[in-house]
Amino acid sequence: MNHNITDFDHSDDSKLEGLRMTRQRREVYDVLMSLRDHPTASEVYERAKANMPGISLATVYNCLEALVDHGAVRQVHFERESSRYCPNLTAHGHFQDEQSGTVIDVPLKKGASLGDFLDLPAGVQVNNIEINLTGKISN
Amino acid sequence: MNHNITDFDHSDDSKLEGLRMTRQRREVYDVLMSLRDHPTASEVYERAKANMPGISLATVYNCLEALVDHGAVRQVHFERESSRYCPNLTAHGHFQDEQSGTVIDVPLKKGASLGDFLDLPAGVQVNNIEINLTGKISN
DNA sequence: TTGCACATTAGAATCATTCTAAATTTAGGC
DNA sequence: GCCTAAATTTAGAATGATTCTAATGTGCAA
Repeated sequence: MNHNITDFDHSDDSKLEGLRMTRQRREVYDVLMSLRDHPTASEVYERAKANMPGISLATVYNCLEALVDHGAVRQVHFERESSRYCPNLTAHGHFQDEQSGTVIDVPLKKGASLGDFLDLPAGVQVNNIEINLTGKISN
Repeated sequence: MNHNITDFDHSDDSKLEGLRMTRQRREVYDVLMSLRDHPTASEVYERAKANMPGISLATVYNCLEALVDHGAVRQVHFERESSRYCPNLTAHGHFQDEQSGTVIDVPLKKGASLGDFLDLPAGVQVNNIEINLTGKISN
């Protein structure tokens, strides 16, 4: 097979089209795609350093911002904790376990739409939605 | 009538029962109840100083935390902006206008419940929900 | 291949919030 | 009403995530 350490499944790079690509942006995006566990910028930085020791925290922030602005990645915010990053672009919310801080995706039910449960005032154009739940996992 | 400057409509203080009351907590709560416009801690501080010039910003933070912990007031978070405070305890979300930053309440439709639109994993106990929309107001 | 607009970088700066420790106040029991 | 313990207030320092700055490096269209 002859794989080496730089091999990576870049199968769904369509989200990156039109974004000027740099080694750092590639690495940051790959970090997010490989675990999909809502890391903070610092956590992305720690992981990215494994493959790219010279990358800086400022660059990780810049790359994450570029990916978010490009629509390839979404930010998740609980309270005023560090921003977390999520490469799942389908409609979904998030749940954070109060004990561990772990964040998981919560899919929207098929066919559900905002207007079904929210009384939106006339004339508002919604560009972004965050649905964030916190609580405990019982068992 | 013999009213004076300290008079205020304390009609719905039931939310404060069981919370140790101080002049500062009273003032902070009254500030939130009188405009109900989702001010930040600094904005609450500015308004509170009108009636209570000596109050400190640290105290405003402490009072807001006490009110939140007591369940008399809720926090609202957009991105990593300053926390905002909302005395509306009914089930509702928030909409922020991208231009002005203004935040308004968005009521949940009567009878709507979480399980209607979210595929919650088994065994999660939800203690808090934030539904935050951002966008533009067209007209 | 080249030019240059855009990216990366280290370190400083920012800013909301929390912490610290001393002075003050609340609420309950007498 | 007065006393006391425990909780609260306060100014200022500390924290920590993020953004800014300005110098250096690089992707990519022509």
